[in-house]
Amino acid sequence: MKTKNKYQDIKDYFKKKIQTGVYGVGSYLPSENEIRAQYATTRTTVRKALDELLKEGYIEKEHGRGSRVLERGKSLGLLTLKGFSGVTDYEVKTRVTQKPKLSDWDDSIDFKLTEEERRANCVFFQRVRYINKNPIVVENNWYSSKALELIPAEDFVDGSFFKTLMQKHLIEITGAEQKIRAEPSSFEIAKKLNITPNSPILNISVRFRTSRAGLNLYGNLYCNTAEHPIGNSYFR
Amino acid sequence: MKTKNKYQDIKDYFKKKIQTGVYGVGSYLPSENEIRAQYATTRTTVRKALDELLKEGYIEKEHGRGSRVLERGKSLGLLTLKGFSGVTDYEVKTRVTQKPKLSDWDDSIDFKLTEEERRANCVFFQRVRYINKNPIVVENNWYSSKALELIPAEDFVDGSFFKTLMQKHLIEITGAEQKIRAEPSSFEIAKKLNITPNSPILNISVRFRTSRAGLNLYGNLYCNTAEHPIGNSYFR
DNA sequence: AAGTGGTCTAGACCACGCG
DNA sequence: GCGTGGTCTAGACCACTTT
Repeated sequence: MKTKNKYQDIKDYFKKKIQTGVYGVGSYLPSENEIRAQYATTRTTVRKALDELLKEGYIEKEHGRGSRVLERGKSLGLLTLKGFSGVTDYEVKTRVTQKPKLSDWDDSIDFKLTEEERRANCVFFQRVRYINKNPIVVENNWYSSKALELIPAEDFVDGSFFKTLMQKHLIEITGAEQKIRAEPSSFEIAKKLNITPNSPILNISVRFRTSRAGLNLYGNLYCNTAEHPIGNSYFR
Repeated sequence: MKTKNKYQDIKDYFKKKIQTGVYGVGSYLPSENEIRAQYATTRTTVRKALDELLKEGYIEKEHGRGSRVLERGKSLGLLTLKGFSGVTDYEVKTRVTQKPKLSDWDDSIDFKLTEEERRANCVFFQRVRYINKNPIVVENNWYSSKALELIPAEDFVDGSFFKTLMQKHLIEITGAEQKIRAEPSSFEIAKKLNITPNSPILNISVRFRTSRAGLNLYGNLYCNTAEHPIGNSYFR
């Protein structure tokens, strides 16, 4: 294969095994010494590989125990990724209100599409997130039908689109841009969120870039923050 | 000193030199070999130290050239830190509308204060940020008067409170939590932002944790996002 | 050609977790 | 006591940038 850098090979090998679930969340990778033996190298090189997995949030290291696989291979500090999974005190549910279907691009996407995307159709789907049985977020998603097949809602891993991409298609999120604004809620959104039209609502537009060439994921979230502000935190 | 880990010593040494401007933005650190000689150690250890400075955003490395000091010692993916500095297309100005003064804690802070903070007074100040001469953000800030002296507005480095903390007091931001919501604008804020009361406004509450024991910085931002959404991006 | 960072080897000793 | 990860040494060779 590539075999350019030994540490890259080791890193890629374990990253893939983690993404595909061969090493599940909470399980331990082989010890540094075992990996060293398998790859006929030194611990320095093995550690370089593991350091990168650590930095990227795939594993954590426990002195005296080993390297444990972490939840979610990714921890971009993004509202859209971290937002509601952190709210563990509440009962959070997701309902797919529009199953993935072929569609035209929507004007509400406020990023500039690429040439290829504009020439293609897109796949659209909509989900509503509930906290304690109250609808809190309406989330619209789009992606180019040329870059990725239509994935039926039934195939979502644990109901998560991102997990599906990672585990079944080995596609990673490599970056994202988002725009946030406060705006009056439209009729349509107000109805879905059980609020009065024109009351203030938080709108997040996001574009995820992925490891698959030509594939961007576009999202538009409408959040009722009256009861539940969007929270996130950052540490180093 | 501590001298527990050699790589920590090296890292701390250069971090401090960067923070205090001894190594200015754009300048180069000594080569790995020079550092190795000065500290009577090996390149492996020197590289470990530099790797951490790299990871924390203090330097970038250029193969064949050296390690260059980067802008902003920190790059938490925080709206409040990155938000408006990124908007380079526009003319951005900051006006201090309330110079730092001793005050009581305000109810609009929606984080739970520590015992020590509650027992002390606080320092309060307010700034308004303009884009193209239009007021866009009102920013309130508080911190415990017991944890840090009152810093007069005239002493702000480049008008920035954070730069002042870092360069003059060697205080680092070690983490932050924020809560974001959309809400109707109050009379008071609407007046300062030249908008009609009750129109939707973006509110960001933030608590910064710092390297100084007992010192947290609290912020409350009110943003008119009608023309300028808050944007940020994340890459790996 | 000389200097810089990037990768790698082959060891060593220490600190932590667990049985 | 044993296996784990954490730190460190003393080299080597390669790739890149500059002079």
